[in-house]
Amino acid sequence: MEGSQSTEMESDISEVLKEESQASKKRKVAQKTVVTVKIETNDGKQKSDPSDRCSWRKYGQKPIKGSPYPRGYYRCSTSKGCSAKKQVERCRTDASMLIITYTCSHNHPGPDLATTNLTQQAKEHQTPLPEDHPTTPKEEQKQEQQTLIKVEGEASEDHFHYSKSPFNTSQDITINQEENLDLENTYDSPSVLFDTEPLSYPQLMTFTAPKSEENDFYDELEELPSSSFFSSFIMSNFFEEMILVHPS
DNA sequence: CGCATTTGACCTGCGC
DNA sequence: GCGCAGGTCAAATGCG
Repeated sequence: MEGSQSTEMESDISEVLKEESQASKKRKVAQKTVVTVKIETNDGKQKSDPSDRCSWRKYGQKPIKGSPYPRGYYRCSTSKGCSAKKQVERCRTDASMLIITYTCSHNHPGPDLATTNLTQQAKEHQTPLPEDHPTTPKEEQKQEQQTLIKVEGEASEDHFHYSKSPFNTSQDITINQEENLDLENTYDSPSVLFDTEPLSYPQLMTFTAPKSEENDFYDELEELPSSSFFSSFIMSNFFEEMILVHPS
């Protein structure tokens, strides 16, 4: 099934890349949103943000030069034609930090995050979501994990300094958006967006949670799921910072 | 039975 | 032009 899918996907990507490549031909030109999340050691109850109903399917993993941890490649499986992708890797300097890079945007209408989020949240709090770790039960032991993305820096000024400033000096959480956010098809879910966030992480936040991932990168690296802003508010266990980094 | 994950190979792009 | 690294695809395997 992937055969035909690939074709479609390629087309999709091609288009996206094409547009993005206009600026440069580099393959990494596609609009990328980098989010750095801190991995907290949880009881192991929740691994990924349930709020994120977007499912991510892992399609590859590669060791990155210069980094002791491999990078995992995920593609949005919510919709067949969705070209949204994300790369998850651990920070080489801080193993407790996860660097998630989102590429492309979803082309499918996102579920009502606002509605679903709330609903799901309620459920999640009470029961472990099925999507939590749907796949690899073996990894349930992985305790470290979960991180929520906090959207509003002001919300927790206590611990974080969200700086709207572009460059992040902090290693906590960083959102790096490359290219001008020309998200062609980003989710239009303003409701989920944070009011403070003007533009930027629209897509990113919309889909930040991989649902199924627990495979640890090899033996020490575990993937991190993602997070949703909504949940983050609720779960204050984790902290996260998002800084908009200007591409320059 | 179907879907997701895992792993190796292949392809593309970039730097030297 | 060659080599290296990153990124993606495709087949196999495992689990639900």
